[in-house]
Amino acid sequence: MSTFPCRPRSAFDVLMSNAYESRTRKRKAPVEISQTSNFTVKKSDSNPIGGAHVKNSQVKISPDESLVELKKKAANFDVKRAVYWGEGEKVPFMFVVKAFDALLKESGRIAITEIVCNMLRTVIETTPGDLLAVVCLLANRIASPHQGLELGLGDASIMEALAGACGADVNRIKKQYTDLGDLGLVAKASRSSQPLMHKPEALTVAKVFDTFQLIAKESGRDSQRKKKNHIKALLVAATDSEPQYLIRLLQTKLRIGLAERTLLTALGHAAVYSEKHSSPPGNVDNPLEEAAKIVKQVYSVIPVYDKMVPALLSGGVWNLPKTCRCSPGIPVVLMLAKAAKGVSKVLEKFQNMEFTCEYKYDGERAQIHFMENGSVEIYSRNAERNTGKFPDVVAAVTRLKKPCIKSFVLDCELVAYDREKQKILPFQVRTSCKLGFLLLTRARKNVVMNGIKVDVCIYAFDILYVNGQELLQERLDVRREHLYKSFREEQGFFQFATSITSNDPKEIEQFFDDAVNSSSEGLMMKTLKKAATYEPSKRSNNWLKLKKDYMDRYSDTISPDVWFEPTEVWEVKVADLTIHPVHRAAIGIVDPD
DNA sequence: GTGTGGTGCACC
DNA sequence: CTTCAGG
DNA sequence: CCTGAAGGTGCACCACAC
Repeated sequence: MSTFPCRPRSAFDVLMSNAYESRTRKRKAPVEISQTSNFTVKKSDSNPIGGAHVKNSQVKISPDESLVELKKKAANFDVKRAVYWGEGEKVPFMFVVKAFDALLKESGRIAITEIVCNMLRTVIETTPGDLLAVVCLLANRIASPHQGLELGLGDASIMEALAGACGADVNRIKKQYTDLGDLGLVAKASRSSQPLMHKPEALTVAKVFDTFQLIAKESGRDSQRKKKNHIKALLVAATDSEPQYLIRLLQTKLRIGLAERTLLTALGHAAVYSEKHSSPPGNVDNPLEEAAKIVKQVYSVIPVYDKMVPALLSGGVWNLPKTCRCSPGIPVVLMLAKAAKGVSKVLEKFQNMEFTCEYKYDGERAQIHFMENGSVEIYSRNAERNTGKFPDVVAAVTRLKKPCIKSFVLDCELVAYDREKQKILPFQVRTSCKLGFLLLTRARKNVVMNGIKVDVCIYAFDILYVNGQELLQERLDVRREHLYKSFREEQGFFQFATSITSNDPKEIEQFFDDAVNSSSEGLMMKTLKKAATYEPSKRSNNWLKLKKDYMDRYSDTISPDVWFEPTEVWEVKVADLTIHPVHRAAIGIVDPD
C-alpha cells in the first residue's frame, strides 16, 4: 500500500472528476479525460474489481511471452503470467501493440474477443488507473463524439510528421504509402534519423493517450506544427511495431478487426472474470453473456467511456445499469431502422403485431436535449454536437414545450421548410444545374438567427426521456402519448410526424404515396406495443423503413425499351444539362422525380 | 487585416 | 446515408 | 451477422502570401 501526501485519491476519484469536467465543457474547449500520471492505485475492499498484485520479485516475463499467455483461452489465462510491469508502473504501450499484432493476424471473433478480454483483465487487476486509456486505444477514440475533441490530423499531416521524424522526404513517404498501402508499415520500416543521446523511455499507454489529447487540443497559430512535434516525439520513442500502430491510431484506421461491439463484449467478459466482491444475480445462467449484454446496453445509452469505465471499476458490472444512467446532456445512441422492400414484406414481418406508419422525413436526424437549467443541446445522427448550427431549433423547442416540461430527450428529423408556401423543401434542391443540399450547406457553427436563409421545421417522432423519467423501456404507444402531451405543435416550427395506424395494404400504399408527394423519402413502420421499446444503437426490426429507392428503380409505363451493358466510357463536353421531363433513364440519380 | 489553397471532416 | 466484399 | 471500405459535397480551420 502506498502513502499519500494528503487524502488518498483513487484512480476512480481522478477519473470521475475528469469525466465530470469533460462533460460540462463546451465543444472544442480543452477537455481533460485522462490524467493517469503521478498516482498509485489505492486498493480497497470497497472496490469490487481488481486483485492481482504484481510482485517486483517475480520472474521477468518478456512482451512476447506475455502475448503467448494472452492468446490462451480465458479459462486457462493467468494474469500473473501476462503482466510484466511492476506494481505502481504504468501499462507499457508495447503491451497493447503486441496484442494489436496478434489481433491483426486473427480473424475469428471468438479468438479476438478472448485476447481483448485477457488484456483487459490484466489491466483491471494490476493497473486499473490505465483501464480508460487502454479501452480508448482499443476503441481508437480520444473522446466521445459529443465532446467534440478531434485529432485534426489527416494522412497529409501525418505523412509530414513521419517524414520529419525519420528525416525523409514527404514525397518518398507518399510513394511508399502508395506502394505498401499502409502508412503504419511505412512508419515501421522507416528508421528514425534523429541521433539520440539517450535511449528514450519506453512508451506507456498513458503517455500515448495523453499525447493524443494534447494533439487534439492544439489549435490556432502554429497548431499544425505543434501537432506534428507531438507525433515526432512519440515516433522517436517508439520501437518494434509501435510506430506502425501509433500511425494507424492517428489515422483512425486501426484495421485489426476489432470493432466497438466486440470491445464491449470483451469488457463485459473481463469484468466477470475480474469481479472479486460481487457475484451475478441468481437468475443469470450465463454470466459472461449477460455481462456483455449489460455493457453493450449501458454503452448504447451512455456512450462515454470516461463515465462507464469508472462506474465499472467502482461498482462492478452487475451494478452498471444503476451506476451509469441516461441523462439529458449525454446523447443516447440512436435507434436505426432496417430497410424493407415493400409493404407486403412489412406486413409479413409485423404479422400479429400492432404497428404504425410515419412519414420518413428527408432532413437531418437530431436528438434534442433539454436540461433542467433550461439549456438545450442538439446532437446529430453520429452524436456530434450540432447546437451551434440550429439556434432556431433551440428557440423553437424552448417556446413550444409545455410549461410543465422541465427536461426531455427528443428524437426527431430537422427538415428544410418554406414557411410562406407552408411546405417542406426537398432535401436536395436544384441550384442551376447542381444539386444543392439545403441543410447541409447551412453554416455549422455560431449560426445567428437573423442570418438564417433556410428555415427548419422539427418533425418529432419519439421521446426518450421526460421530466427525469427514462422512457427507453416504454412501448412506442406510451412514449408517443408522452410526446404528444409534452409539446404544442406549430406549423413550420414544430410538428409531430404524420402517422397512421393501419394494417390495410391499400391504405398504407396510399399513405406511402402521400408521403412521397409531400417531399418525404417514404415511410417508417414501427411496432406499437409488442417488441416496441426504444433500442438504442440497434438497427432494430422494431423499425422498418420503406423508401422508393428500395422498391424497383422505373415505372412500368415509360420503362426503357432496351438496356445496354455499359462497355465504354464517353466524356462529353457540354455547356449545360437539362433534366428530361418525360424520359426516365437515371431517375432518382440525376433527379428524384 | 484579407484572400486563397490545402486539409479534415460530417452529412446524406 | 448507401453499397459491397469477405469472413 | 460483423467489419471495413468507398462514394461526393461544402463548411471550418490553418498556413501562407500579399
